[in-house]
This record gives sequence, C-alpha cells and structure tokens, in this order.
Amino acid sequence: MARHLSARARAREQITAEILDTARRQLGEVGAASLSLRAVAREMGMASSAVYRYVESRDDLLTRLIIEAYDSLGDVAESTAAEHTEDPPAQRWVATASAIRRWALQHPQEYGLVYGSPVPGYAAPEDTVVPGTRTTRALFGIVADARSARQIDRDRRPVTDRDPTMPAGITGGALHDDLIRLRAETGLDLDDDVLVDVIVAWTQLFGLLSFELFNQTRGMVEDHEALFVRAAHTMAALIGLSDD
Amino acid sequence: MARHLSARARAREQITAEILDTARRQLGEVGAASLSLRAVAREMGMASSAVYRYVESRDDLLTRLIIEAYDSLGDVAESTAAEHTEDPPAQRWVATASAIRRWALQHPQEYGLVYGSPVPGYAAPEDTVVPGTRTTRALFGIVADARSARQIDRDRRPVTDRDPTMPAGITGGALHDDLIRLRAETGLDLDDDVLVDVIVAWTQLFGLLSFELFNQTRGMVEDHEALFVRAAHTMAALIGLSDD
DNA sequence: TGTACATCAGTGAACGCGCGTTCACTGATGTAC
DNA sequence: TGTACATCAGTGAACGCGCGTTCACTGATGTAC
Repeated sequence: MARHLSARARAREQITAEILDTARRQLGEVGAASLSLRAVAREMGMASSAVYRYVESRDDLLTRLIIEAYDSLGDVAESTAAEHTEDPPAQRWVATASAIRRWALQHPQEYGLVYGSPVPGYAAPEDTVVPGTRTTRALFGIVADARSARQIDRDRRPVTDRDPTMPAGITGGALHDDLIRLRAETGLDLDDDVLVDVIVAWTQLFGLLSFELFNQTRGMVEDHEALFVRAAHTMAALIGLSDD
Repeated sequence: MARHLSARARAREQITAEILDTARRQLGEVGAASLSLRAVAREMGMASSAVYRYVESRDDLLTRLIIEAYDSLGDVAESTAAEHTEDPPAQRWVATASAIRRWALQHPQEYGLVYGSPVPGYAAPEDTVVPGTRTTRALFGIVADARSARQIDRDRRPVTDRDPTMPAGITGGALHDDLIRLRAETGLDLDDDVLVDVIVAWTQLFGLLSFELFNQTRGMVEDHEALFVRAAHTMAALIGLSDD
C-alpha cells in the first residue's frame, strides 16, 4: 500500500509524460520558437490553465524537452559505443555515428531543438549542460579508449603534418590552452593534434547531419546514408583510429 | 530629367532598403520565426499597413532577406576565391573558408537564417535556390580549378583507401548516381572519391561554424579562429589540394 | 507654364486570431484521527 | 469504518498583449495635354 505511488501520483506522472509527448509532437509541426502551451492543452482536451499544474511555464516546458532530447540521444550514443567495445575503434566510431544519425532521422524535431539555431528569447538553463555533453563524450571516449589500447596510428594520416602553410603546431596559442582545459575537464588522454582532429570529425558529423535534416543539400545528394557512412570512415581514418 | 529615377522611385528604393535593413537587424534580437512586419513598421515610425506598399507579405520579406543573405555570403566567397587564383589551392581553400567565417561572425542573424533550422511554416520559394548555391560553388570551384591545373595529389591522403572496412568504392551505388548528377549539374570534373571528400570538407566547415555560432561548443573551445583555420587546412589536405 | 487627371505613399481603424499567465472557484482524492 | 480537513487537479473567465492583413481614406507626386 505504502510502497506503490498513490493513484494521484501515478496520474501526475502519466499526464506530465503526455504533455511532454504532445509538445514533442507539435514541435515537428511548428518549430521550437512557436511551440505553445495553449496548443498542447487544446490537443489534450484540457484547459490551458491546467497545464500549469504540471509545468511551470513555457520555458520550463522547452527546457524539459531539451533535456529529454539530449538524454535520448545520449542513451543511444553511449549504448552503441558500449556494444562495440570489442570492435576495432574505427568500426566503433562508424557504428556510433550511424546510431546518432538514425536517432536524428527518427526524431528530427528534437534534433532541431538541440542542434538547430537557438530559440530566440530562450536561455537554456544550467540543467541542460550535462545532458548536452553526453553524446560528445561518447564519441570522444571512443578515441580515448583507442589511445589507451594503442589503437591509434597517426602515421596513417601524415597529411597535415607535411603541409608547410599549416599553422605550425598548436603549442603556445590560445587553442593549446583550450585543449589543456578540455583534457582536464573530460579526462581524455589525447595529444593536441589528435584532439583537434577529433573535434574536426565531431563537427563534420553534425555538419553533414544538419545539412541532411535541414535540407541544405538541396537535392545535391539523395543517398545520404552511403555518404554519411563514408564520411564517418574518412573521419575515423583522419583521427588515426585503427580498423583491425 | 528622364534619365535619372523620379524622386518617387528613388524614395521607394531607399525605403525598401530601409525596411530590409530594419528587418535584418531585428532578426538578431528575435529570430526568423518571430520576425514581425509590425515591429519593423513600428521601429521605422510608420503605420504597419504602409509596409505593404513595399513588401507583399511577411513571407515575402523573409524570402528577400534570405536571398540577400545568400548573395551577400556568395559575393564574399566568390571574390575571395577570385583574389586567390594565383595561390596554391590549399591556401585558396583556407582563405575562402576564413572569409566565410568572417562573414558569418559579422552577420550571425543572417547566417542563422540560411544555415540554421528551417523557419516553421515557411517554404523557401524557387528564387532562393540559385543564390543558395553560390558559396558552395565557389568552394567546389577551387577544387575543380586545382584539378584542371593538376594540383591535387591524392597520395597525400592515402588514409581511407587503406581502410578495409570502408565500403569499397562508390561505383554502382545510389551515391554514385548522385555524384554523376552533381558533376553534370555543376560541370565539375572530379572523381567520385575527390567529390565525396569535398562534400565532407564542405560539411565540416559549416558544421564547425554552426557549432561556434550557435554556441554548441559550450565553452569547450574559445580560440575558434585557430581551430577553424587548422580544420580548414586539415580538410584541404584531406582533399589533396597542394600547397605549393 | 498651367490645368486635369491618374498614380502612388501613407494613415488609422478594424477583423479575427493566438498567445502566456493569473485567479477565484468546484469537486475529487488523500490523510489523520 | 467513518468523519473532518487538507491537498491537489482541473475549469472557465479574464487581462493585456502582439500578430498579419484588409480597407476606405487623404494628400502628395507625377504625367499628358
């Protein structure tokens, strides 16, 4: 009796979830900027004022959706990376990247919410920061694991080091300091060069994905899947992740 | 007398420009989704109905802003590429990429308008397509020029070809057909492999830029300039653009 | 150069709409004894 | 098990706001003769 939640508490959780579900669905039709509490209430057949029993304000609703989206994607990235710990790191990278893409295609609204242009007039509160880094951490973790297992072969990408016009080394600049901080904060044991390449690969991944989802490729490419997988392989190789 | 425009016509052009300027500025405060004709009129001190003498509707205003933004960035990309025709292609690539970034930092609202998440309920009309491809064409053109001048050295990026798990070759797949179409439409004389790498580099560029502008790096990196330049070099090398 | 008419810019009121949020209220569910 | 009270969910009206768009109108600018 005392162990399970009261009927009220259960109803509360259920209805809160239903509100979030409805809001999430409407996001797709209307975009984050014009997501409306009243519309959610209307679709659920309740008075708009009733929604305030479950959600503090429109911004609070947005925040919850953002956190849910980050966590949902974070779950996918982390679990995919975990399922492929035995694979060669290049494969693990590609598998995780592909899982991220699959999630994005299945949840385009939520992808737009967190990786699209910021919602004007909405400032994401602190609570969103940690969930927001999970996916990034999962990707970077793959590289760190590879490094620990000595599965990074930088000689496979001699490319940039030969470039005489390349800003020579990172040492000394502000970027170097950024990387020191990044290493400290994340506990990643990676050289500056590798770290930069990981950032490059990471931004490539989301750049391509955003172009696909926001329709920026404008009919240039149709077989996005093949392109994406190939790009992920290229980036894994750029980092120097071994594939055997 | 008959040669120059009538006072009326001149006034018309001037006020139209002023409306677009005002709207462009408001974009920064409010975001595309909630850009409002009335607010523009208010700021200009005119009746909201008067704006309809210059602009057909809110969507028309948005369309004009989008075209202007594409053209403004397209100008920058094209002229920068043109100024560097004598440079080694890798440098030309980096210079053009940097110019794109500079423009984006100076016009963050407009960048968001064209490279951010799509405005809900707004369908970009046909007129925006051509201006939308100018920047992309400028970048791809650098690579095509390098190819004509035999300034691409694919051996400098042996990386992915060695990867046994890489989907072997593109030939035969739907992606191959995409690339054929792309070559035909743009007149680019580039092999499948190079073409894909260019797309990878292109999406990396905008991915990194969007992360910087939309604050997605969340304090991970501060010296975005150094990171960006380095990334551009890395991508130029990936494509195989020579630097001497 | 002057007059008559057409064109156009700009006004202000109005229509119908949706929004976030508050508030006093009703009625149901939970809790303490 | 029953009663008295407290808590909470949900309602409906209201406030004040902003929006896009239309319309009949005034007054200025341009054009044809």
